[in-house]
Amino acid sequence: MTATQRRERDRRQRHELIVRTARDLAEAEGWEAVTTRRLADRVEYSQPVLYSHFENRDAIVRAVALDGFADLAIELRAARVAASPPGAGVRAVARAYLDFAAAHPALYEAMFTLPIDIRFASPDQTPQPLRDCFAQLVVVVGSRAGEDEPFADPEAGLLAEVYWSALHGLATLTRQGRMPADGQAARLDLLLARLTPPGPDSR
Amino acid sequence: MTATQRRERDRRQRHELIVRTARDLAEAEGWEAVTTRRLADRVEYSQPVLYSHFENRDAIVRAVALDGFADLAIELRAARVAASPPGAGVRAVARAYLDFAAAHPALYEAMFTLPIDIRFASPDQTPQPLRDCFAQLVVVVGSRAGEDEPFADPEAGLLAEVYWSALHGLATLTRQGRMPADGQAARLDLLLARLTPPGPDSR
DNA sequence: CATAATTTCTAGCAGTGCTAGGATCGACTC
DNA sequence: GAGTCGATCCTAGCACTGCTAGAAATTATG
Repeated sequence: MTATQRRERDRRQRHELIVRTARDLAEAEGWEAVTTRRLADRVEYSQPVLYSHFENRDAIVRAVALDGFADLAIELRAARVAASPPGAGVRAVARAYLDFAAAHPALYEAMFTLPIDIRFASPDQTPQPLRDCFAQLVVVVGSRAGEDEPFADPEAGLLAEVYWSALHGLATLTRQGRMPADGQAARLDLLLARLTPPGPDSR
Repeated sequence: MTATQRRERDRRQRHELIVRTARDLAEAEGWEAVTTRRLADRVEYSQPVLYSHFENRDAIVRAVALDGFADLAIELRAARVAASPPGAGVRAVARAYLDFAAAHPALYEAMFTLPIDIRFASPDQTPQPLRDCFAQLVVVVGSRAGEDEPFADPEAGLLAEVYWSALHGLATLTRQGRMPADGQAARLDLLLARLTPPGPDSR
């Protein structure tokens, strides 16, 4: 029985290797360079082994995207809990989001612009890492003093969606040169100041 | 001389036909269905004639996108001047933007997500229709009572960029199912209320 | 060691963007 | 009008893509 166990472990390792290699290749040369042949070359197997792990090329992109959501969730949570005054959580999370998008453009592209087949905002079909990402936003815009009560503000879900849209817009438009990259900090400041003003009513 | 004139006119008409057909085909079956063969079939010419009009496939997408910017500029301007209280211009333009994105998803994709090679935000290299689009936003967020003074508010440019990002995020995330489509009106209301509050200081 | 089962690769299909070369058509000259 | 020339167009093909059937090689089993 240890033989089949070893084979399953090898298969899992090779699975990871493919995803990792696809991600690296995409980050280095763009997603259009991630062809099945080139990817097979890099992992030192022939093309058909890719199809023994993934249904098609899109499934590989999807796997990379899912990894990305897990990474993003970790970074957003870290930024939130590390925010020195808890009220600064929104800014910290927003900055972490933009930094993530800028640091891993191809990964971000897989997560948010390429046609992967993932249910978003579905209570039972949306993968956990994806829900975790959104939850960080909801928590941080919902309860600005207290924490860990996801829906302290009934408008929190809506506001989180608006925040997400704005951040996504900033990230994508600057990435592909549709907006100058240098004003980004000022734009974020303006967005934060108006969407969640730190006014006298600190709730 | 009338012979060459006629030929040039025919060439222009065929140019328009190609762009129009590419746009229709993309809107009907998505951009990945716009192959040079299928496009050539639809315009009832062979593939190489496409390349006598455009350098490559990307140039066709770019031409469609440029048409789209012209269309969008017209609709944004129309929405702005038709806004009954001039202060409602922001809402009118924002709604027109989202309506445009929802009504022509493939066109919007060409304009804002596909890799076309267009200089944005460059004073001398950015095509006019593109600048017109952005100008509508700047005017409407800058001077909320008076009009036609593009930079009444020095922050207008920045605020317009933030608006644009948020609208673009809303449009793209809802389009490819990354965000439920039904809350869109509520999200727009929230965005407008916070980004340009109609507060007592109506400037 | 021989057989069976599994894994892997070679070779190929249909389709892609793009292009070189020859065929076809129009216009101008004698 | 016949013949030449030049612009226009199409056929055929290249290298590449995602994907797969069937042969080859490798591994486990009796």
